[in-house]
Amino acid sequence: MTARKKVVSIEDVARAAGVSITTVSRVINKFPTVKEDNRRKVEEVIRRLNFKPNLAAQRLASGSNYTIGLEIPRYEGIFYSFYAMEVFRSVGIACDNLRVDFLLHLTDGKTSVNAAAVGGVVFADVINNRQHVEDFLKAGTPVVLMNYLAADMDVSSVSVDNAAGAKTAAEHLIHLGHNRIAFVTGDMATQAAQDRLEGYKTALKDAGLAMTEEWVLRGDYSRKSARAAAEKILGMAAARPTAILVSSDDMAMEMVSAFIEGGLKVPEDISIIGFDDDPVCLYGPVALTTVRQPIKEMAQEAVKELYLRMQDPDRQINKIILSTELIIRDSARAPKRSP
Amino acid sequence: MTARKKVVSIEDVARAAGVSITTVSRVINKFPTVKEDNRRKVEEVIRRLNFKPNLAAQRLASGSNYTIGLEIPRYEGIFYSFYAMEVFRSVGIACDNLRVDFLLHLTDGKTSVNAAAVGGVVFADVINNRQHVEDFLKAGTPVVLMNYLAADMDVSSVSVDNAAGAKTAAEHLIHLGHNRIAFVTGDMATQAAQDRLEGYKTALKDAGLAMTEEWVLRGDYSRKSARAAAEKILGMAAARPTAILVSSDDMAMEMVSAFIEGGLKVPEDISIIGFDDDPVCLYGPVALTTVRQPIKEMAQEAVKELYLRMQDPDRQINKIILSTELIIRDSARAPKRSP
DNA sequence: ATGAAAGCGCTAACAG
DNA sequence: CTGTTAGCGCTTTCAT
Repeated sequence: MTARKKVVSIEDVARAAGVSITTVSRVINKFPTVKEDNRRKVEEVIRRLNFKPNLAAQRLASGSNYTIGLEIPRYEGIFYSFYAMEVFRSVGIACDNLRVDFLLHLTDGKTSVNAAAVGGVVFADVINNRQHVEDFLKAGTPVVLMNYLAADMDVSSVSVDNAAGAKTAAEHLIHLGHNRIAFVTGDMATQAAQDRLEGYKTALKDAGLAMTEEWVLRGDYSRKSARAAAEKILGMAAARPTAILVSSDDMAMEMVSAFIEGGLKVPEDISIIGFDDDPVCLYGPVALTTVRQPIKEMAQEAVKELYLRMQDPDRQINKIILSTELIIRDSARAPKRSP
Repeated sequence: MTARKKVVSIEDVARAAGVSITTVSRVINKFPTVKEDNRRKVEEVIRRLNFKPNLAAQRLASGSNYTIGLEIPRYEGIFYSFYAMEVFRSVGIACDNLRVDFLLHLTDGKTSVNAAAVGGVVFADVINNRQHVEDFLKAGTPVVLMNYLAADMDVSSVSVDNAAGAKTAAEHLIHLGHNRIAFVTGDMATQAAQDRLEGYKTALKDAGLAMTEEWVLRGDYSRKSARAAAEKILGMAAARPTAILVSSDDMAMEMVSAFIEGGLKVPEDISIIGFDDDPVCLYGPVALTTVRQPIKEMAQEAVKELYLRMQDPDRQINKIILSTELIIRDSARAPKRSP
């Protein structure tokens, strides 16, 4: 509630500079058609009077709003993560660079971005808020999905090929000589978790390896679930897997700790590959081999696409899919010769 | 850039409801002076036409803006942390509850919240952006500081008594019988890190314990710095500390891992206390004793205070200081009898 | 309890 | 290249 103070207006500037408000408006908006002389004069006055255009008035008059909304689920599982942090940071920086405002909305699936306050919205992951996407779409608000591919919706998106990423990682393990490979899922409410599982399955099938349901352990991205998975594996005395593909680095690190505490060596006794390329990978007992997903690029692309769409709502729909990258470090190697 | 579409306006509603736009405005703003009959009629039309008041117009006409800006430094050290996550989440939820918009600005010290876009701003930590605080203050924009106490500025703030928190934790170690207590700092650019160090020093002095500079290890909240600190301590063969107070849980957990890998047992050989009450505490090899700081409460208070200040800019300045709480778990216990 | 009318500060034709 | 003028959609006196 900016109190009604005597704020300097465009009119004050015009008067002080000896030009019309239109000319002032032109220099504010960097129109090329202003005499260099006038421009300088106006800019000087603006600086001297510390004039700030009234945003509400600009938006009302122009009918435009360069505020970008980011709606992201706030469920604990996906929220307290390197991934979410990186999304905020990247979207924040992208907005900063484009000089647009960044309205953040953490949703529990019930409340949505304030439609009246934004010119467009990025949805990072779609979980229980698919309806919101449709609402915005129907209302004609520019929308871009991030880290979520909606094959059935007519909407631009920037996502990552999680299935391919997991497949590549699993293949890496297979090439190393593993044939007993377990998998720990993320929160299956997320599309990424589903796709990663699928990539794992594909790789095994392609290699002609048997897929044991027992070796697909349900995680939810939490360290707690990772520890539970590790304990389950430690309990498989008989034909224990020799390698594990884990759906996040955070979980992978927790499992590494649990294994070491349980008397196993990583990677000597068991290989582990994570997902995310969280910096945390680098500082544990072993540097973690992981699948990097380009969050920063994804955010940049999403914001850019949205920005363009705000300028041209009839722009063609783009479904961009970025690739992951396998980062090979020390936590996965060839299995010990079978006994 | 919401395209100029034929959006339903207050006029459309008025016409359809057979009243004046003033009456419509009154029901939008919940004025009590509207005949029940009219109110119902208008509300029905609003619903039917799916009318959304134009925010820019409302703000321009009323001169008010209920958007809250959050400016937070984006340096990696403090950014990728449970703390920052919790700040976002808590501020986000607080805004959601108050039904105000939440504009996030991650600053590198150069760019600042868009003053024209917000009605007030919360500064979470002040590092290189103190000038921004002063600018907003000077401009008459309501401001509240969070997790930062500026004794010399005339501004409301909500902070945590970090010195007392660290002191209590150190005293806990002393009472357990430790007299060789080390300390790992956070990023000393933050006020919290400075205060925690001070609390540690005070506790030692009060207990008449010698303070060795060698036992104050510089960390920066990163796992990397924690590992370095742990290695330093592992190297102190002679009179190694028997307990360590660490300025964040994340660092503490990393040190626990490093110690275990180095052949020490926690807490048998060495006691550790962290800071934050990050959920990560619970799932490592030992549940971490820690100092909890009430981030959620801090955020709620900050947003509430700001909200009140936006309604009454001349409101009295409040400097709220919340307390920490020592959460005793398993990582700190009495030292083994001296050899 | 309700409506008419005057702006809020700025942008965008349009005319010059 | 510049100024005039008409709104943008809503809130807010001021009458009634």
